[in-house]
Amino acid sequence: MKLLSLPCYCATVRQAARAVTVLYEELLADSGLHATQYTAMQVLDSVPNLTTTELAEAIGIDQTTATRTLALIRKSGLAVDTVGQDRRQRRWALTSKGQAQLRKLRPTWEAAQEAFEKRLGRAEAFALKKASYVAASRLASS
Amino acid sequence: MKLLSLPCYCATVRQAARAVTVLYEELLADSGLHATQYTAMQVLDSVPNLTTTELAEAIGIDQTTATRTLALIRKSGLAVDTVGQDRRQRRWALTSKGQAQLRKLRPTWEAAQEAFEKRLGRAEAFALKKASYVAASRLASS
DNA sequence: TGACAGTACATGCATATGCATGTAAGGTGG
DNA sequence: CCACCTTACATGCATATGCATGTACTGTCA
Repeated sequence: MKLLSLPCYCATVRQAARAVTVLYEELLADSGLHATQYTAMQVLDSVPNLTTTELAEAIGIDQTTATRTLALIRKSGLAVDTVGQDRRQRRWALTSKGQAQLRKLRPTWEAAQEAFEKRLGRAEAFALKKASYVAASRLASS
Repeated sequence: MKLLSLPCYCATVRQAARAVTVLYEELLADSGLHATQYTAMQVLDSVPNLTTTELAEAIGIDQTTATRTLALIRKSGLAVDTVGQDRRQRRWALTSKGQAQLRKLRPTWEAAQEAFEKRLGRAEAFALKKASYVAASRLASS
């Protein structure tokens, strides 16, 4: 049975997310990182010292999901959290090991990006990314 | 912190999938069904007597995920499986309770579809759905 | 300063997801 | 008919996901 084209927006976007995730995780497999973890690390690298909640909002996941994802990254020694002035907050930063890991995986990630573009065509790939971001943004403000 | 626009195709499509799922599950909450379960039921309704693996392929999920999702639907009395001629196969069908549930939820689902279109605009919404399906299809053939 | 509302993170629970693997059944070549 | 390979589904494991809720800390107002 082939993949069905479904009328439901939710079901269809989820189909795409699963398929894209499988592609990226195939390539990330050796690193031991999952897609979500890699994403969190990319964000921590470009915007250091985020709190748990800020990271969650940046990525668009629940705060409780962020807590657990960050805990896994910390357990692997790739990031650390420090208690902020407001002692309820945890501010996150990559460790040097985490930064090294990210540098090392950069070509892998780029290969995944290119593989994706190759399958879809660059324009179509970019259109999907843009539409996805717009959708996520608009829906986030509910 | 606002939702970030990320360069990663994977991260961005996942952002969208999470956001869309939250919208749909808000509306489905009373029914006790999750988005994936509702999707499976829609597919079983339109294409009866699928096997577990066929349903998985139709939706674009792993066979093992389908097994568990179908088990939940069965536990709720909304679908039943019968052993096929090939006794390894399970063929699935909605129960009358499942059909009734689906009919009852139809307006809810339509409201979710319309809410999504209202946030994005119909053209943008449709473009996202189409691009998502194309992506999922192209990637599935890996 | 002390009660209270609000905020930030953590945890219990249930489902979603996929991989590796196990088990049962079908198919095939000898 | 049997050994072997393949196929269909199930299960163990780990992470992803979000909701409800708990805990600790902050800020405010009387």
